[in-house]
Amino acid sequence: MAADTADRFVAPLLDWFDRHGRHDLPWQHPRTPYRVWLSEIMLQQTQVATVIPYFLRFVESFPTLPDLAAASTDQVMAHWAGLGYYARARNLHAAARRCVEQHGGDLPRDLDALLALPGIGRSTAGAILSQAWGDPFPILDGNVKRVFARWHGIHGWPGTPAVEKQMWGLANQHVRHVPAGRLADYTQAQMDFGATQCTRAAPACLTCPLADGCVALREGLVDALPTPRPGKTLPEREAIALLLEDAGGRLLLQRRPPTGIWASLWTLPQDETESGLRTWFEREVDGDLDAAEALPTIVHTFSHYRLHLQPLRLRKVAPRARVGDNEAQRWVSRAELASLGLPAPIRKLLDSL
DNA sequence: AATGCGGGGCG
DNA sequence: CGCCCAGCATT
Repeated sequence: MAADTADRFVAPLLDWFDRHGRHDLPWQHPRTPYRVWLSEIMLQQTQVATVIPYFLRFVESFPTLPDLAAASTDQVMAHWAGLGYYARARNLHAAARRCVEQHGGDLPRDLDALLALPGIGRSTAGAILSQAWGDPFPILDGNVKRVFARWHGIHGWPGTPAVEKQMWGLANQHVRHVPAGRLADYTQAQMDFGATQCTRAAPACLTCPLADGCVALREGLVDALPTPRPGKTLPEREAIALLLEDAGGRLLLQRRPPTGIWASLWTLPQDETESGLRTWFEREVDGDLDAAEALPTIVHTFSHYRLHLQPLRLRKVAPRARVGDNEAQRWVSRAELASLGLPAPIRKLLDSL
């Protein structure tokens, strides 16, 4: 990366931090390795405002790392109760005891030694090294990933190994351009910037100090980046719908139950299997189902599954007497369709006829 | 109701 | 490696 590219990121970010960053967080005064570590573990999956009172109670009861190591599991868990992700507290306690046994009662100032402690990964280790000692190690948390995706115009979900690897490379490039003595501020600046300026839903691009050089802003992709997590592969379901028309061109619609999919909407007679649909058809309708015309399959995605709906069209059906209008079923003219609540894909299908 | 979130642990 | 998980806040 060219030096000017990095400067256009690091320098304005540090300048922004001096004016708008958070300088009065409890773990910044004093900014000891133990307090930085504790805050970073608490800040995993948890926002600053939630963490602060827990942090204060924690350091009140366990002012130093050996104090924490000497505490009982029950004491530690009691101080964590309400924060969630209780494995964090278990790892914290175990790591504290190991630091007493192996590192003289304090956190090691060494990347690999930190990574060997339970609950500390690469990003948390970088946060500790940079904030506690001013060592030039980057972080890569959710905030940084979001800012990188936008500023560098990186496509692809940041959770994929390829994107994450690319972002660690960028993080390492940027951190080399941070002036000595400003590593702690740089780390805090990135977290503050992502949390208050380059937010997920409503980034303040109009006042952004990094607008110059932001690829997403230039290309109109701020809302599209970072690429969202790919939807878990949805279960696929199939169903057959019957599009029945009488001699007058009216359509047979059924009302859905008040709960579940398409609750209380009007839809075509539908079943998961052809045999099930045939059973209903032969009981209710006078006609030849095998004469039905297969229309193009409709693919509709719900929140929890994808439906492949095969419409079968059968015209000039003569309904048996019992297939008349009632609360759950009625023959509907084209003119009436507009006034009924229909699922979007069904309405689209009917409008296309 | 869905989404995001660092790291651990699994197969 | 890819995948799932944990608990809460936010949207």
